[in-house]
Amino acid sequence: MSNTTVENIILGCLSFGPRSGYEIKKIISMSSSWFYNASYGSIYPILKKHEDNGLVSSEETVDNGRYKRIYQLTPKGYKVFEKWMLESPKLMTVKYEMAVKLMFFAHLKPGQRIKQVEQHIEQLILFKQELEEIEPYAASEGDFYQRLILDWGENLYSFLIEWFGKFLDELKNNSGDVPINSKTRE
Amino acid sequence: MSNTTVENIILGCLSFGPRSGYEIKKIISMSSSWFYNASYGSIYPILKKHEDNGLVSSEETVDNGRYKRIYQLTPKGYKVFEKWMLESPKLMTVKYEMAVKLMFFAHLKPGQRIKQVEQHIEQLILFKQELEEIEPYAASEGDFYQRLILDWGENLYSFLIEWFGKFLDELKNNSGDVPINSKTRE
DNA sequence: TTATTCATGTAATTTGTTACATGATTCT
DNA sequence: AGAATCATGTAACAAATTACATGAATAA
Repeated sequence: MSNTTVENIILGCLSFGPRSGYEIKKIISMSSSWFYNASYGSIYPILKKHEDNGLVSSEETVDNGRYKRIYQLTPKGYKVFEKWMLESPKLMTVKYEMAVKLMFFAHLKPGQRIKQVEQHIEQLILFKQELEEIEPYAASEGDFYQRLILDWGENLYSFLIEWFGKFLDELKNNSGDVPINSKTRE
Repeated sequence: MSNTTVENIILGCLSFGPRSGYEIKKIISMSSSWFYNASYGSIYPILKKHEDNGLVSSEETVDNGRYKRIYQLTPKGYKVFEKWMLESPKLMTVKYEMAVKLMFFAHLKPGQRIKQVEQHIEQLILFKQELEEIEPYAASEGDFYQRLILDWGENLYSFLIEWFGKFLDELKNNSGDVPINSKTRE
C-alpha cells in the first residue's frame, strides 16, 4: 500500500535533516497547515509506522536535560520520498462550506444574502492577513519554494476576495436579489 | 451536537422538494462534488439519522415497478436547515498535494520540476473542462446560484492555471532552476 | 441477451481530530 | 511562583470512503 500525503509530508520534513515529532508539527503548522495539516495524533503514530517500515530511524537524545526522540530519513525512506515526488499529484480537493450555502442561497431573504457574503469576505480578509503574518517566518526559515507557496496562498485568497466582492456588488445593486435568468459572468 | 456540512447538504437538497437517496447523490455529484462530495455510504445512513431525529420523513413508493424510498423535509428539518444557512460558514479547507510537493521542489532536478508543473497544468485544464461540461446541466436544472458556483469553480481553475503557467515560464527561463534569493512575486 | 442504469443498503477500513495524561524547562 | 512552551504519546471518537451484496428495469 502506498503512503498517504501526510505520511509523505513527514518524510519531506525529514528530507531537510533530522527532526523531532514536535519540530515536524511546527514546520507543518508554519508552512503547509492551510493546505495540508497534521496533528500530534497523526504525526507520532506515523513516525512509529515509518520506523517499523524502515523509512526512518530514531534516536533518543537529551538536549539541555530535555528528552527528545530525533527521527532521521533512511536511504530507503529517501527513495520512497523521491518516488512520491515524481508521481503525478492527486487532484486538489476543496471543502468550501460557503460554496455549499451558495447553492441554497435562493432560500435566504435579500438582506440575509448580503450579510452572509459580507461576513464571508471579512473572514477571507482575516485569513489572508494570517497568511501574510507567516511571511517573515518563511523568509527567514524557508527556501524559495516555501515562499512561493505562500505567494500562491495569498494570490488564491486575493482571488476569492475579489470574486465575492464582485458578487456582493451585484447583490447590492439589486438590493440582495439577483436578476432572474441573468447569464453567468465572464 | 450540530449537523455536519454533508448532513446539511442533504437537507438542502430536500429543500427543493422530495427526493430519493439515489437522486440526492446525483444532485451532489452534478453540482457540488468538486467542493463537497458524498457517497452512498454517507447518504443513506445520514437520511436514516435525519429521520430518527425528525428532520425528514420518508415514504416507500413504487415508480414503474421500481421500489423507491422518497424523503421529504419536515418543518423541523426546514428550521434546522434555515438556522444553518444563517450561521457563519466554516473556513475553506484545501487539500492540495501539488502545493505540498512544491514545498520539497528543491530536491528535484530542473527537468523534473518542469515536467511536474507541465503535467499539473494539464491536469488543471482537464478538470476545468469537466466543470465546463456540467454547465449545460446547471443551465437546465439549476437556478441562478447553481450556475454561479460553477462560474466560481471555472474562475478558480483559471486562476490556478494562470498561476502555474507563470511559474512554468519562470522555470523555463532558468532551465528549471529558480534564481537563488529571488523575492516572491507581486 | 447482456450491459448499463436505477436503486438501496451494510461492513470494514481509512484517515484524522480532539481530548487527555504526563512531565520537564524556561521565561516573566 | 506561575504561565508558557517544549515534548511525547494514547484512547476515544468522528467522518467518510471503498467494497461488497443484492436485485429490478431498461437500453443496446
